[in-house]
Amino acid sequence: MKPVRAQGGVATRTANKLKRKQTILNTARDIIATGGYASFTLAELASQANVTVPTIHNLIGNKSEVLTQLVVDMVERTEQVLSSTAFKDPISAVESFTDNLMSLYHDDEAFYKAAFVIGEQESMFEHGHAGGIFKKSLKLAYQVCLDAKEHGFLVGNINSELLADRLFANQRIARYDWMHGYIDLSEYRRQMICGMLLTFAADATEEYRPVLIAKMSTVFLESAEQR
Amino acid sequence: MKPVRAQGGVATRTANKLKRKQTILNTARDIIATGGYASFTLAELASQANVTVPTIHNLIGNKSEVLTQLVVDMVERTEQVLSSTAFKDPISAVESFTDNLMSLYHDDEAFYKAAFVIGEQESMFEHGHAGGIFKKSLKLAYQVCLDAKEHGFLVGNINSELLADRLFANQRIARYDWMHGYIDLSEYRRQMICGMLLTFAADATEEYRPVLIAKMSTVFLESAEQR
DNA sequence: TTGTAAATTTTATGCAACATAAAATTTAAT
DNA sequence: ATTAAATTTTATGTTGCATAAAATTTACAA
Repeated sequence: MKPVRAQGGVATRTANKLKRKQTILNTARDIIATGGYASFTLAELASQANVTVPTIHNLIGNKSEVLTQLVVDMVERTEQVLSSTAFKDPISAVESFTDNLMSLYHDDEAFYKAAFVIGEQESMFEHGHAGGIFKKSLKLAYQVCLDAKEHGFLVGNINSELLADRLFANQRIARYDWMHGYIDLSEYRRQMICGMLLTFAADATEEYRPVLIAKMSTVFLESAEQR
Repeated sequence: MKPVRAQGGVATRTANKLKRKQTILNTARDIIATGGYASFTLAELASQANVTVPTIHNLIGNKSEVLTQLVVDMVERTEQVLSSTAFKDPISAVESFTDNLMSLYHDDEAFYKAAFVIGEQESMFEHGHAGGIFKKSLKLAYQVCLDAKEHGFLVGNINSELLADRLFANQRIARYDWMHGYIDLSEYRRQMICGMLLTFAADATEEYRPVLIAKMSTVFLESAEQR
């Protein structure tokens, strides 16, 4: 009977494997950012990453799994932006939230756009999914509503859950138009701000509503100018 | 020199061609409604329509053109709903508009859902497109805003174009969630109504806002019950 | 009726993209 | 240097879209 051989270089191999995997994913990201989602094929990825197609299957998985990895990366970065918001008043909450998002997407716009399209196509944004970005965003919106009521900006005639739903919806539709190429990043910003401020306006106090509307009009007219 | 032959049966052929074309498109519709968009391949379509793939190419065109035809049909039907709205007050305008849409989609829900996804994928909803359904819808929303102001439901502090934009956006995001399978038709209805009423509420008169909010709450609570 | 030119459908084939089994090669520890 | 395991590649299969060229059908006219 042969003596049991000590475990052969497993740790080292695993580390290397991870590095190669990351290289392939970075290449994938580049391809999408440069040539768009349509130009992304496994053959192209293999070629640019200096491997063959079966290697990609071995290290990461099928095409869908490669894409999923990219979207997961993107969602993680977006979630960090979500969590870094401190409340003062609705207007500055909306503005700082928006600007954080914009500066993130600005760095690599083509990739982020594509990643959202892919995520949608791969059904990664299911509303029901408890740990999903959807639920988290909605919860955050709800908290902002409570804060706004607490600080006396809202009267509270409208159910906070309903308000949070609408806040979130108005944010999403702007992103939707951006990711499908209907509007650019600056228009995305304006529509998102207007949509959210208008939502607050529906339940604002008599004194605060004009402030919201004034701000909204300013942002809206900025966009009219550009056209 | 041969005598010029009279035109051979062109009219008859053209008529038959159109009929066969329609048969294929109906079959396509059935396939999508039954098995979903993913199950739609040219081979499957050819098989179910009792022709071969090249016949489809000859009569209609490539896959993209087949899909485009389906979406055009769908958009035409949707546009008829859009145009059949008479204004009395914001609440009934929103309700009748919504219910018209719902009854249309209810008949063949799976198909309509898929058609919207396809239209999006085939970039058929470009915002810029002048004759497009997008511009038409926005114009309609704008008209409703003017009517509402004229009838004294709105005070007019918010720019009507901005309001129309938001009205339309709130309608679209609900449709978006429905067509991607996140919500069902009745939830679509509720979100659409709530979103549009809340938009009106932001610019409503002191007397009318509570009416809007009350209606909104009723609709919103209906949805909470069901969950 | 029957012949005929045009229209239409089908057969046969190519191409691109994803996927994987099995062979060849590389790797890291001994 | 050896070796067993891990990894990569070669070779091949499958599916779906597309089209050229051959075979068939069609509607009219004589």
